[in-house]
Amino acid sequence: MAKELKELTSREENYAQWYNDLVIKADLAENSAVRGCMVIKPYGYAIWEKMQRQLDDMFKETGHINAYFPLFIPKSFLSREADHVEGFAKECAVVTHYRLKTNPDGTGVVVDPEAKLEEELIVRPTSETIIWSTYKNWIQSYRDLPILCNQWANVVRWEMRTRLFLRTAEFLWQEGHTAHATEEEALEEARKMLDVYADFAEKYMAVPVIKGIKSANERFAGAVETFCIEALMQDGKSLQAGTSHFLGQNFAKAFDVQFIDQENKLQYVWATSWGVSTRLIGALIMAHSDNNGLVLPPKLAPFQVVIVPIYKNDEQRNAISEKVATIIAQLKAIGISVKYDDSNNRKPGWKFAEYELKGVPVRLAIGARDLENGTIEVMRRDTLKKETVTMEGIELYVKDLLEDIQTNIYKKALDFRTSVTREVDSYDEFKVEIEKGGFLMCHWDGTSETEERIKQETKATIRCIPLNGDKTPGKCIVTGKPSAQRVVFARNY
RNA sequence: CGGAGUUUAGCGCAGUUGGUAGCGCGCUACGUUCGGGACGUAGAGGUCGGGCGUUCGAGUCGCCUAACUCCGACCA
Repeated sequence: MAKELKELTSREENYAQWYNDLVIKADLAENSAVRGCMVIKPYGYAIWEKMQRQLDDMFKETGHINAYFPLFIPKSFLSREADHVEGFAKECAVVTHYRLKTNPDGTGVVVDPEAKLEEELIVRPTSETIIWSTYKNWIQSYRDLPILCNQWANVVRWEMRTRLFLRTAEFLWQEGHTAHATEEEALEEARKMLDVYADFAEKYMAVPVIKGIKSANERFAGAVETFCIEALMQDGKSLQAGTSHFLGQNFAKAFDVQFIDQENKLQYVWATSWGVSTRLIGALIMAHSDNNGLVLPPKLAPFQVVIVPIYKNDEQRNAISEKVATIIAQLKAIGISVKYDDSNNRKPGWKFAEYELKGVPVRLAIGARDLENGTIEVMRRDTLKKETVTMEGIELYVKDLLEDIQTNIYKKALDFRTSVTREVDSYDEFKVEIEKGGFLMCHWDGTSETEERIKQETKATIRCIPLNGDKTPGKCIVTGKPSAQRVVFARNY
């Protein structure tokens, strides 16, 4: 068994610190010179690229196309939709000038006061406004609908307190923005994309999620209905992993986007928007990793297999490398990504620890002894179990193993979630149970006041009203008023 | 935006009553090693976060300032 890393804080000791340590030590990201902004390092970005590629394929399969809208949004656009501006105004970066000049005393540069913008520009916190001001020109008739656009972009939300991947001032995401002729179609779109996100989370990230509807308190500013997927982290806190909004006609009305329907009548367009961000990487880390480092699902690992040679001299090293070249070819031929680390400046033991820290799903170790016996040592990252197998057919063995790891870490996460999800029927019990973390399934009277009170008193919020599952009515745990179904309460990120 | 803490070599840290800066890791070279974070020898690497002050003399004392981390409030 691997010994635990000295430098990595253990999860039990301090979960938040464990997460911070892991992000840095696994080389995923680091803090930058700009407060609240992060540098996503190559290994971390490789995970994002894998996510991007998969999601992009899924968007294309569901009929969407990519486009790009500007980073800057005229200030006046943001005030067009009252709820929307309310939601974002406090955290917007504003561009006021367009030019610098050399400081008169020769020390660096200053903002040129002559170069003040007539209308200030907002660095997008999200793109609904710029997009709907554009869609106005794209839409005249029902024949122009639907519009199913997505964009991959960065956005800026000036957060007071930030954490790598989980909450940063600038982050990467995709935002889908669709326009529809009917309410039903837009609602169906919002639901469809929620399903896409849930599929992605469960099948690729191996993170089980609850699909649900946000309460009014948690709803996106400007949306009629916000759908979400909620994931449970190992410390018992919930993390919103993706959202899909049914925007109704709010933005169409704000930007006067109307179309002529088949009866030659003018109607406002129906809208959706949906997004996931680099925050998913935070979810990935917190869902699976352990005290030895990252545990990555094979489907998103930058490389799925690492091969470490064990040799005493150049002669052995060459002999091993020759054999490894064959194995690499066999693995690649069936679509398995592999890294061969034959660097001479680290010993095998060091490499073992390093690749465990980085969460590589499978490690193959091969030494002179293996060459003689026709064997190879295989270790799986999720359980840290080692075994020695014959080299013959190793690629198929690894293929099965990768699938098994993908399934196993999903199951592990699901079992954990099941074990900390429980029904609670009294507020007294709730106050005790919420301290233990996990999802509490409770009846709620449906009012913002009750939710707000629970939040103030326990720091827990309604993560969502689940779409699937038990729909048995009951009584609110706080007020005793009727409740249509249990909702998910948790503390959250 | 409030409370606390930190800032000294690439990283992690020590530095006593104020006397001119050190340890571990890493890095470079050579050698021995290599099946779970190897070892030896020889090196390189510092405007002590920044500014002002006290002093013959400041990493150390005082004031100001900045950044970062954690805890709150706010939020994807």
